[in-house]
Amino acid sequence: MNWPNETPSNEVPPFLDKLNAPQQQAVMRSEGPVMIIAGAGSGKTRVLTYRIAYLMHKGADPFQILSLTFTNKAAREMRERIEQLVGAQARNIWMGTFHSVFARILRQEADKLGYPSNFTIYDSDDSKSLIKAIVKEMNLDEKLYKPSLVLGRISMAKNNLVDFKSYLKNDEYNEADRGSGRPKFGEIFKAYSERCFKAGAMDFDDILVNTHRLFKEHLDVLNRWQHRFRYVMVDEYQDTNHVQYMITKKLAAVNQNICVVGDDAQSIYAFRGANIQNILNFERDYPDVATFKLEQNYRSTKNIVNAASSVIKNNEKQLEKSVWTANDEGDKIQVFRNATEGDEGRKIAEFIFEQKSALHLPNKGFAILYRTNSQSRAFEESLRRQGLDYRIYGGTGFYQRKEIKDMLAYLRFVANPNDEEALKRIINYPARGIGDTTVQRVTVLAAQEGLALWEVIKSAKHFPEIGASAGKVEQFAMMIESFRTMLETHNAYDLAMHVAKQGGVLKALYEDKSIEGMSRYENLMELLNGIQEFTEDDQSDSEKTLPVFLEEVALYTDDAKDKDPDRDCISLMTIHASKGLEFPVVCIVGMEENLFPSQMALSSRSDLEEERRLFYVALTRAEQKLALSFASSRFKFGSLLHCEPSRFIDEIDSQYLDMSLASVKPKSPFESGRGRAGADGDSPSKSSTLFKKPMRQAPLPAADPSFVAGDLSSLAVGQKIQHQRFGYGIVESIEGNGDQAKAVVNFENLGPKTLVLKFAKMRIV
DNA sequence: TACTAAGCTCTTTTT
DNA sequence: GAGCTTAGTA
Repeated sequence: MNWPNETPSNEVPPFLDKLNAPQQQAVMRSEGPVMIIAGAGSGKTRVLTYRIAYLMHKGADPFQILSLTFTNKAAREMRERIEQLVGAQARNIWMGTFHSVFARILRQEADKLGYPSNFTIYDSDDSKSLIKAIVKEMNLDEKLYKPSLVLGRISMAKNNLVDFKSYLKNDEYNEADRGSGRPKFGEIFKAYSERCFKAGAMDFDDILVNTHRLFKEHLDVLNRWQHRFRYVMVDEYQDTNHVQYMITKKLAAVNQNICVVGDDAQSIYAFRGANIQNILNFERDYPDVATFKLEQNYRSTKNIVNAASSVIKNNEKQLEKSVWTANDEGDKIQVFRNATEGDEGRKIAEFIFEQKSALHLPNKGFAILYRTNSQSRAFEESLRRQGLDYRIYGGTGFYQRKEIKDMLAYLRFVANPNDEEALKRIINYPARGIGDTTVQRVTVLAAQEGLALWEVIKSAKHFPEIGASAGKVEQFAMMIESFRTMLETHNAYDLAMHVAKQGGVLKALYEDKSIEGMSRYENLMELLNGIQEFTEDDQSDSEKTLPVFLEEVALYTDDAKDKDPDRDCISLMTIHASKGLEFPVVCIVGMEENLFPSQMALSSRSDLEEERRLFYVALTRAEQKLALSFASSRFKFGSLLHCEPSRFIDEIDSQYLDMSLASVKPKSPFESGRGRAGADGDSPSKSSTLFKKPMRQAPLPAADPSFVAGDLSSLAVGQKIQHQRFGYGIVESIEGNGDQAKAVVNFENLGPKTLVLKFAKMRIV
């Protein structure tokens, strides 16, 4: 088919000058289905932003453009770039994550699905807490039905558009659940779905599932949105899961103006249901598709691009595409070996410090990427000591803090009195004499009588089952009721302030004069400031309601409030969070087998391939310089683990690596050089299989022999010991045996303490 | 019912 | 090293 709007290449508008030929073609194919396969660093975001600018240049109304991304960071980045290109009009483009865009739509259409328009969004903590409660109520084994496990299974089902009814009827699922000894999954799924619905709450997956249901069951609604969005664009299409795929397909069904951009080599979200097939099948779904391949990398040196390719070629499944660059050769990738994570932190801080002056780069030019959020600590410490400013993205953010969640729970409950999870948080915080037993009775009662939670609470005195605390419950209800009357008359900030004061949260935190207490108080004030800013934002009034704020908060889990976005600092984040970003210098740390690739990925080939793609993503973030580092040993759960270097280091073609600092023999993790870390014979050979045999087969030294290991036979009353955490002390008594014995130790600083002795926690001095 | 101390159990990534 | 649970005390 010929699309009428196709512009001949000689009519390239001047603002597209900066793009290369394939980029221009992709941008200018404005009508009809378009697939852009874009290698790492090939200007993918650039093409998307220019494409939007081009659409507007050709007369499209920004309101008609929908642009979907996966992370908030990517959405923000995109919005900024477009604003630079087209100015303030960019604000009118529908742009955001799948979740935020569809939550916004659902907010308007919720009644059609039987939800209140002020529905709550449950984050995974809420979901897990609810599941935990259900498992308990059903008298199931809490060890067997771990909340995260159950939620994972439910999530997987939902992402494949399987609701609890079809789940219960599906022999395959039931078979599998029986096989794994967890036959009750389906029933938990059912209870969970029903409780969420009753609470007027959607979890993350429900936002997508319900959008799909809305479009499927209400064709008039679908039709409206189909015409509303004349142009649909999806970034990181390789990361879409089935429900996201179905929704975009429906939305684009009328105009067929769908443009997807992706790179199969960067698919790193299979764990949440992403399906690479979506990108592989795009051509089948849209036979008229115009496909463009962007293969020239503008970001990185030859060395980096080649090294990354040498890694990814180990994966079996790939689209045909070869990324290349015209950039300089560049430096080899530096590999560092360190004794412990502490040493690793110091090494990386030093490295950054040196490179800053060598390359004349600001802090902003550096990123430290790791596999798991918990790895950030060692680097925070060393950077602080080195006097380098840094910022951590993701992890336990501002909105995850207890005091913030408590306050938000108040607001949530005011907005939606059926929000069971919010109620659980606040009914006895600050303590008002309503204990667990009472709460339990209320929930059970509501379920038995088929009443809304709120109804039971409001007239608690009428239910003798509730017992002695019924009066207090009613009092609590009256307080909430008084807050509720303010919903219509007051803006979000005034309401929040009032709730904070009257609810007693402000007072409780103010009175806590411990250091943590004071910081909690500050955090609460910061939240209130945030609400004030939100209220004063120049949006229309209807956008400033409490439910809208709560939604923003629930879906914006990114980095908390950024007081100073222009601060010059080093970026610390997980590799997942780094997707779409680029930095002159990148340090990939914790390059250890079992950590990266993650231990859990080792058993299946496809999981391992995803880890490898993750490594590929990390490598291709770097523009000029790349460092890989690993620790030979690492502390975990208080004990010392010995680590092997990641297999991924071996997979990089050796010509791209500089191993000179990988062979440095690490010192013993415990000062004084008494240990034997870096066992003899592990000095690296010169070949590309540098680490293979020597280090993997003779990994690390057993623990220092002077440490108490397993049984306590070597420990005696009167001995002086050094405990990892508590320092020096004298053993006063020992009882028990094996690896779980109790001892009373009189510590120099703390006095006598009873300890359960475990491997490697202490040693005889 | 509220608070504290001690003990136990964890391993991943995001919305 | 954190978050949760349990046991014990006020």
